[in-house]
Amino acid sequence: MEYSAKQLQIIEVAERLFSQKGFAGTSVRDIAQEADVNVSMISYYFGSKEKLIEALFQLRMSESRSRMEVLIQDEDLNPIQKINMLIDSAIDKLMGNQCFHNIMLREQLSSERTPVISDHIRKLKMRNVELMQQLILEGQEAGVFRKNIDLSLMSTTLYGTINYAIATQDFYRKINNLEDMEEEEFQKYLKRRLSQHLKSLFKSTVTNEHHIEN
Amino acid sequence: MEYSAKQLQIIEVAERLFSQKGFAGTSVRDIAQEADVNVSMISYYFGSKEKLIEALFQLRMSESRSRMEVLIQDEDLNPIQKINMLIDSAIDKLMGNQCFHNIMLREQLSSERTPVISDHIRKLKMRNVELMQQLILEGQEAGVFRKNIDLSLMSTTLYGTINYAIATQDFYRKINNLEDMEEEEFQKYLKRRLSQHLKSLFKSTVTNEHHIEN
DNA sequence: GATAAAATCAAACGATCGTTTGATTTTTAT
DNA sequence: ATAAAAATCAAACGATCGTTTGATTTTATC
Repeated sequence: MEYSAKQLQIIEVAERLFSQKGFAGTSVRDIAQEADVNVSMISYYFGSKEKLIEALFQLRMSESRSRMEVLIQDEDLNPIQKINMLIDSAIDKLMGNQCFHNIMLREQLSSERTPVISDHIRKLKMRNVELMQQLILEGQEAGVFRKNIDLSLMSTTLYGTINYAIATQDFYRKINNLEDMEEEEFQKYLKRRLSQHLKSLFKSTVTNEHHIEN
Repeated sequence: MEYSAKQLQIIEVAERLFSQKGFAGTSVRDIAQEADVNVSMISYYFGSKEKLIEALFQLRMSESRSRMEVLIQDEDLNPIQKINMLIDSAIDKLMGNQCFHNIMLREQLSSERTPVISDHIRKLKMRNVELMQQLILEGQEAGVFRKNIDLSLMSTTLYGTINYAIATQDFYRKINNLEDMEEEEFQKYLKRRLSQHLKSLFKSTVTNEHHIEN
C-alpha cells in the first residue's frame, strides 16, 4: 500500500496524538486540525478512525524489516557480541519510534484489541523472542552461556526495561539532575546508559553460573 | 476518606474497566451498568468521572503503605537477601493489583495527565527508587556490590520487567505451552518464574565486576 | 409514625463523537 | 479546452458522551 503525502501527514499526526492521549482519547477532529485537513478526509482516505490506526500499524510494521536476522548469521561475532548487537538494535528501534511503540504498548495493555493489530503485535513479538532464543542457544552450545535461562523472560526484561525507561524518561531526568540537558542530547545519553545497563545485565546473567536461594 | 459498600463497588468496577479499556475508552454508563447502579450515582458520589479515578488512586495509594521500609532495617539480613525481598515484594504488589497497576502504567504513557494522579505516581516511584538506592548503597559499603551501578535503571528493569510480563502474560502462556494451565496456577507459576529470573538477574549484575565492551 | 436526610431513578441536557452527504474546487487525462 | 476523476469543504447526521434535574423511594432520627 502506497500513501500520498497528505495521507502520510494524517498518519503521522495520528501517531503522535494516539501516543500522547490514547486511541479513544483522540478525536478525528483533533487529528484533522493538527494535520491541517478537513475532518471528512480521514474517512475519505482510510474509511474510519479504526482503519486509520490499522493503516498506521501496517505501515510501521512493513518498515521494520529488521536487518538483525542476517547480521545474526555473521560467523565472526561471538555470542556476547551478538547479544550486544541485539540489545542496541532493540534500543534504537524503540527509542527511534517512541510514539509508535507507546501506542503498541498501550494496545498490549488493553483486553479489547482489534484482531488485525494484535496479530501484528503477536507476529513481531514472536520474531523478537525467536531471535533471542536462537542467540542464547548458540551461546549455550558454544559453552559460554549457562543452561538454565528463562528465554522468554530475558525478552521481557529487554523490552520491558526499554519501554519503561521511555515511559518514565521525565522521571529519570529529574532524579539524575539532567533537567538542564538539551532534549536531543538527553536522548543520546539515555540510549548510552540503557545500552551499558542492559549489556551489563545480560552479560553477567547469561554467563555466570549461580544458584538462587529462596 | 471512607467509602460505603456501594461506593467501593463502583470504584472496583471502574478499576477493572479502566484497566481493560482505558479511561477515555470507558463510559460512565459502562461502569454504572456493571456496578448495578444508576448512572447519576457516579456524579452523585464522586462529582465526576475524573474525580472517580482520582478517588481510585487515592484509595489504592493509601492502602500501599509498604512494610518494606521497616523490613529493610533488619540487621540480620545481608544485602542480597534484602534485594531479594524487595524483588518479591514488588512482584507481589504488582501482580496482586494488576488492574490498578495497568491503569498506572497507562497514565505514565500519557502526556496529558491529571496533576493529582501524576503527583501520586511520582511520589510512589520516588519511594521505590530511594528504597532500592538505599539497599544498593548498603551492599556497596559492605563491599559485596560493585560500584558502577545505574541505580535508577535497576529500578526501571525491576518494574519494567514485571509490568511488561503482566502485560504480555497471554503471550508468555502461549510460547511456553501453558495454555491448559488453570488461571490461578498460572499466576503462581509466573510469579515464581519472575522471582527466580529477577533474583538471578540482580544478583549476578550487582555482585560481579566486569567491563562492557563497545 | 412523622420528619429530615440520603439514595435512587428515568429523563433530559448540551456537547462531542465518528461518519456521511452533497456541493464545489482542483487535478488529471484526453 | 473539455470531460472525468480526485480532493476538499461546510454542514448535518444519529449516536453516545458526562452531567444535571426533579420526582420518588428508602433510610435514619427523634
